[in-house]
Amino acid sequence: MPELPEVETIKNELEPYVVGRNISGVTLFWEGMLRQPSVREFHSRLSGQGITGLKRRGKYLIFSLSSGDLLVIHLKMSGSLIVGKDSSEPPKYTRAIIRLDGGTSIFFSDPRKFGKIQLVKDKDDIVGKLGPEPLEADFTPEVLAQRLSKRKAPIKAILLDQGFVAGIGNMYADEALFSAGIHPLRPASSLSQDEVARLHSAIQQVLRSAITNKGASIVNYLRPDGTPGTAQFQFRVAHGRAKNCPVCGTPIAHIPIRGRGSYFCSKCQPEKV
DNA sequence: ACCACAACCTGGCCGC
DNA sequence: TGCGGCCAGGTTGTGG
Repeated sequence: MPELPEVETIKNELEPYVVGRNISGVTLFWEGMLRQPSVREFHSRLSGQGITGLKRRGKYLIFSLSSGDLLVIHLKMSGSLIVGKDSSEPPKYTRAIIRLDGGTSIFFSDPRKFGKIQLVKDKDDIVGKLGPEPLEADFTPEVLAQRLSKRKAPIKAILLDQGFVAGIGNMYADEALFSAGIHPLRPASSLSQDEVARLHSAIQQVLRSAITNKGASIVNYLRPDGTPGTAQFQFRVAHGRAKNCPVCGTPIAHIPIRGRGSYFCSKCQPEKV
């Protein structure tokens, strides 16, 4: 599932293929993926536009166009953007094709059809409500502590809240909490100063390591060249990777939090402090 | 302001 | 072997 490290990898690896190119046309095989504007307007505003930049914010990919429009893509759980030749066979579950001049196409493959594509004038319409970027300088332990102090929900639920901090999803929330030795059900405001410091460090370490490994290919995620990332081999608890805790051997617990499967070690991540 | 949960989807897995 | 049922999960929308 594409989270921050996966989307960052896609941004980095897609950039050389798209920036400086012109969009010759877009085909939508599943119109439900288009959030705004209308299909008709989408085609007319995209056709012939130059791509002047590619950025990531949270889990969103933002293509800047020469018209000033922004093409925003969210891959949700199962989306991939694969680079190929116009003439090549589209990957399975291709829902859209962005054709570029020079014979290159970007194939948007998405078995679950959750992915979304939209065209806007102002990026803040979409990413304006996102929390801080966890790898940027303004995300300090002090900022994290201050924001956590106002929240009573389980820390796992807070980490998944994109308005609290952008880009963390189910896998990296579990990994960061395990790394920091914090139980996922702990009320956010109950974390000690030391625990907040450990959590801050764990979030950054887990995300940076995953970016170094080009993202985690658990289900569906592939890099733009079609190859998998290797970050999943670094996981210790996420996605039920281990039956037993890699540190103490205790069976890994699996409970739903906010409807999301959560893996943790009840001994290394004690609920009562 | 904060919190909780259903809805959106379909491939893959489990049990019979 | 085949089939039905259920799970996964990011974001939006709704309601408390």
